[in-house]
Amino acid sequence: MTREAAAGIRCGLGFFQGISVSSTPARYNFHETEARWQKVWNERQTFRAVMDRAKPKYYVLEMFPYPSGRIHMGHVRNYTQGDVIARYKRARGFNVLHPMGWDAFGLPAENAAMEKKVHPKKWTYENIATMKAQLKSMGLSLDWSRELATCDPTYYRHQQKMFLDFWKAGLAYRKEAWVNWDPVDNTVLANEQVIEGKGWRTGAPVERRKLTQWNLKITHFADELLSRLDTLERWPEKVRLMQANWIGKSRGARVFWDLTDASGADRGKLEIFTTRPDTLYGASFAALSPEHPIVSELARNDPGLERFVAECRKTGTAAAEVETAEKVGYKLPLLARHPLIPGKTMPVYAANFVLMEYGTGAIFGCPGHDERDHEFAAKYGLPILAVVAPADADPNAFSVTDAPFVEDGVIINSDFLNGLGVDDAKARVIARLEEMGVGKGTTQYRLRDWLVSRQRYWGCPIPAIHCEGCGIVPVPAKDLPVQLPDDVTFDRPGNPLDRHPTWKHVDCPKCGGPGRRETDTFDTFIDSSWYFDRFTSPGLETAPFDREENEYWMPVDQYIGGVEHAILHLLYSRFWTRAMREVQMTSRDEPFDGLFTQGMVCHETYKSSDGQWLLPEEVARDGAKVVRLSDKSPVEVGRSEKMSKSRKNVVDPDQIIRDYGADTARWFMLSDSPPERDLEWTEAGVTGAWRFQQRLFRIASTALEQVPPAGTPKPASFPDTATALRRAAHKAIAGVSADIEAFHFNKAVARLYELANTIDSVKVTDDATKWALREALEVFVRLIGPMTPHLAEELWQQLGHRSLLADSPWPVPEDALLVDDTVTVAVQLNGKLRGTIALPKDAPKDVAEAAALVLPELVRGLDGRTPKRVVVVPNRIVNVVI
RNA sequence: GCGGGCGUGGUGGAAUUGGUAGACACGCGAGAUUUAGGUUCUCGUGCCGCAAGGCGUGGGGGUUCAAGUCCCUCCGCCCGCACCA
Repeated sequence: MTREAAAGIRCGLGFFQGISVSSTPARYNFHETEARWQKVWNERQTFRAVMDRAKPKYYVLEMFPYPSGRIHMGHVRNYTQGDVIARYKRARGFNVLHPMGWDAFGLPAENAAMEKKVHPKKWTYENIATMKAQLKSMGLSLDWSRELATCDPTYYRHQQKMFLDFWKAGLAYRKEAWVNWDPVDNTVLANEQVIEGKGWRTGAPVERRKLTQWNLKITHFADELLSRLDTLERWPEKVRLMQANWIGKSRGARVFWDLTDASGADRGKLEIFTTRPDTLYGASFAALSPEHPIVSELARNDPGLERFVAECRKTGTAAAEVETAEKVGYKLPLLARHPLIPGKTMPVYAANFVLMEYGTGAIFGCPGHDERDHEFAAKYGLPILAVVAPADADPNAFSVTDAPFVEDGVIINSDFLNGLGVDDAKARVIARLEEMGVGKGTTQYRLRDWLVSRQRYWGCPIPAIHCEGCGIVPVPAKDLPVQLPDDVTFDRPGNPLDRHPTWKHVDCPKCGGPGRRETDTFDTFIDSSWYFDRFTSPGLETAPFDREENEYWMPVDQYIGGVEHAILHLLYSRFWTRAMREVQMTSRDEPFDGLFTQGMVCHETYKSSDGQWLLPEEVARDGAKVVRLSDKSPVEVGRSEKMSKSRKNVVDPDQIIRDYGADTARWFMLSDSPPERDLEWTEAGVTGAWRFQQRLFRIASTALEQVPPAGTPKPASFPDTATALRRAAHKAIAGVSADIEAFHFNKAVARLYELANTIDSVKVTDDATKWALREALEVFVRLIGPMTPHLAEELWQQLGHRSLLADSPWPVPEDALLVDDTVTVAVQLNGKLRGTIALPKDAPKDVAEAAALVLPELVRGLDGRTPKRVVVVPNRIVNVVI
């Protein structure tokens, strides 16, 4: 139909003129058109970005995809939004960088290797090829010359080098610690990757293991990562809050307690952390984590304690378990001396509710003013002392019985603190502890260092060598990259690198003796912590990036992706940038200036009568009911949820693009739902978007018959209908521009519908109106350019332009056309609408009042009564009060 | 439990600073053309009422000439964190 369509366009003017009722306008052939423009953009390298200091730069980036096999609707939504911004900024005169790459390391490739007997590398690169073709079919304005894949040694060699630099700078270290072990993926996980006690990928409850692992010192930047959040003004408040909570800064004190055994012999010191040093006089016990070194030591000679510790380890950390788990303790053969009350000692327990990871792994218990301590004290019959009383309570009579008092109040029963408020008491007691040398004020963070070792094959090798004599030795820079071996087997669980016959056996770079390569690989979140920097100089061999290029393009001006990365990827990237700053690779603090988190793409779910999930294409509406296509059996329709393979509520983007075209898919993604909210994918919505594309083509084709050629001089004056059309067009420019800037794509779409309706309904009578019609059409085509670029480019050509729309500037509205000279003013009686009146813009108040008072609807409502008062808001409202 | 968000027609959603609630779209209803390639066009469409009019933004209360918008209170849903001392 290529030839027919072209012919239809050429002779269209004559063909459609004086349309006989029976003629059907040619349909818009999106297949042919979309492919044609994609080819043109590609051949002309339209979207290739080149550093140019004469122009302001704009770096638009969408979170790069994991090459899982095929793109999904979430990608389509994400990349459509980014493309609107990229094309818009380009038209606004910015030098736009809009690159794409692949987050290509990760476990699914190894799982595929095990299940399908295909090498992870082959699987990954085949997926990349498929997905690249899919992305290309969307018509995105990407600079493909900068494409990268994180599994490429030319990428990860720089990552290894940076790691060595960080190591040298003290930002990377090995530590033995209790770690989260995912029993399904057979690897450790970072804290951020444990969601409600379960592995982020597998959903399997994590186990606790004690292992020596690589860590990156993210806590070194804890305070800065927190305080700089305030300056990220173009980030969603929600994400900043989530990061702040994750970092979890609290002010408090570390307090040292002397330990003795029953006979009073010295047994060392116990360090605890508390945010409530003001309640120190209410202490009645101390409790240690079952993983605390003191407990481990005692357990060696105490089988009962050993059993208790083992029992605690079994209890998961999942929310449900934690809530129901009873607080239990094991009394240790120790006593703790109160640091402020001479002669006072208290019992010491190992307790299941004390976490080794937070603070010092030890607490003092104050049952009067802490829920958990209260529960524990009640169970073990420990004293409950009241040391804070409500401001209005009698300090001599106040006591705590059934429930702890956790609110603000006045300190009682606490020696020199009595009568103080909680905050004052904290300051005073910290000062006293410091004077006495038994404690100090500190800041505690919830954030823990980033554990980056993974016991997996398909990841970036950690460039380190174990030597019996020299310990752990860095791989010399000249030997980088440490490449993954290709010849590996996946016939058994575990890390293939570990059992490779030769790979790990190397000489120690220091002593030349026999050494062993580190067989752990990096967490793939490292790969994605700097890829945006690499995009600024993708081919460079000598360094991760060229400093000059990097400083021109970075930071990312607009980053777009899912909110699920609010903590993980976004926090790690902020850390990595600071680590690079620490080793003088950059002077920047923050990688992402603006962040937008898009909502998910959802769809109804369908279940057959036998409980099987069904694909949307397997069901159909039959009147009010939904039935299975194969046998017409009834289908249970579930609520709309995020598209997922497990629930089968997925729609394949490829099929949509094939059936309706990329522009339709893009248009629908932008319509209706605000981009930050979830979008419900519906068949009706897609066909609606499709019909609009067809209608636009028809409107434009019809209008084209009437408009003067491009470049026709602007008439000296316009009749009212033409001015109205011009106003509509110029208001649309201003409105759509503001909407795109503010990420209100759904509103921009609504405005474009309005302009289309206006253009469609205009009656052309004279040359001036014809000129205005061309103007409106040109405006329209340019405004839809970022959203439906193929259709826009096609219509742009039909309007007689030789240049590409993609290279054309954004239209500029005429200020005079943005304001109306008459306004509709609402007339109210006691705040209730009675009618409207038309007034000249900025009419004086008395004119407005006079006009309102003769409005028949108002007169009827007044019913002869005299107004008490008339409120006039110019250009808006006249409210008559009786 | 802590932190945050949201609640508007049959549906998705509009509504700068308090100033005509429901833009735009879907759906639905009526009509017209064509009758089939996923048609197109016109009109209507918050609720009650024949109408005048009344009632309407989760419920209740308040401030104001005027409240979806501000304040108080209650209810519901969603997200994040969670035995963090």
